[in-house]
Amino acid sequence: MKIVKEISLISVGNFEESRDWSIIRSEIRRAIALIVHPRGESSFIINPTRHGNGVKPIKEACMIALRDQFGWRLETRVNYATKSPGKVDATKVIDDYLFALEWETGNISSSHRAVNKLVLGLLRGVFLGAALVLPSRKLYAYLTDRIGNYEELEPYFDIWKAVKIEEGFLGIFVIEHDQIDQNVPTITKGTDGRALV
Amino acid sequence: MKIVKEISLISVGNFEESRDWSIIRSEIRRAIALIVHPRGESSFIINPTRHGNGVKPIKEACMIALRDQFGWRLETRVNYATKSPGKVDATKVIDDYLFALEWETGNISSSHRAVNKLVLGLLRGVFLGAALVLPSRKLYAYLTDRIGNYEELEPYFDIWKAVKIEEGFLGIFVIEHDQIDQNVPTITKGTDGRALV
DNA sequence: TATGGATCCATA
DNA sequence: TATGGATCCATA
Repeated sequence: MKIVKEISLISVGNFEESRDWSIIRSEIRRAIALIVHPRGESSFIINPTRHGNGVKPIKEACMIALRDQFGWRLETRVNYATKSPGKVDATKVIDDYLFALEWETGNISSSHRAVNKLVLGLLRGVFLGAALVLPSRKLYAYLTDRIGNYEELEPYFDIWKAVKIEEGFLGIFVIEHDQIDQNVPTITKGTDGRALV
Repeated sequence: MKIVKEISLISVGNFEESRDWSIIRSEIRRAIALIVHPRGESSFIINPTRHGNGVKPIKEACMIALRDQFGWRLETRVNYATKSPGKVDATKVIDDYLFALEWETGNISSSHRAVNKLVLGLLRGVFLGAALVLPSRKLYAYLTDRIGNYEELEPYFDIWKAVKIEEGFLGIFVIEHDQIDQNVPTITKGTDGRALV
């Protein structure tokens, strides 16, 4: 899988220039690069059937790479001090601070919750940094209908930029298939993510 | 239908004390009060089957009341100057300003988008005020699974309170059934909302 | 029971 | 094609 865009939605303080971010960023990029399809290929080739591919296996492949190769923790329940919204997809501890990652394969509305959650963590100071990974509109066209995608979330960016954060970083990675081929199988629903690593 | 809670999530400026808000608030409250079930009843009686009632007809009933009895406009496409996220459920013009209402019957994640949209409108200055209507957790238990509900959205309130708004108001109305009765029919999916007015 | 998600539908 | 929605699933 390739990254077609990477932006800093929120960057208050020095995290973006830190060595920590340099390492974490590299781990995220490498984990995304490790996602291939079909199994055994060296890149991610998608069957271009409109809304014809399931999304679950794609996420699982990346999560497993973060966990097994880079020591991230998955499905971390985060304590926001007061009433806490649930879990984030993956976290890594760096110098006693928490970095959180959300991989968005839910409905586009779910992407709003994901960003809200990450920003809440920054606001509360429980995360020093956070990242959101989601498909480009081009990839979206071949995945389950209404999946979160960058272009549809972008009109809302000003809200999150306008939140009074004292310190924190929020990066967004936009992913896309490497190639299209009508002869590769579509990604089925419920397939084990390990098959894509 | 009854209102069990009403809060001001954002209130910057004088709108909350204005005569405009007094009128709009009264219209919203009256439109909600007009929702009954079953047809012909004077209150909203729900069949207490867990996640056994569809939500579509409930919203339609309130929207129709706002439009036909109070002159609101439905499904308004809002122009946010730049890239615009789509429509809001209902709007009313007051002294050349727009008031926006979102009735939340989608998934809870959709409630995040709804609030984000309203707050974006306040941030851009296209709304002077806005309101969100959504079920209480008690009512939620009898509606389609994972529908937006107040208690599940509340942990995120601090984000929206932390958005730098220059002026604007955002109120939340929490609605609930008036009575429970195992003998009334469950609300089916796709039923015409007019049947509930 | 609670929470995040995955899927497909309706309509402009 | 684009956007908001409605529904039911999976798992801790």
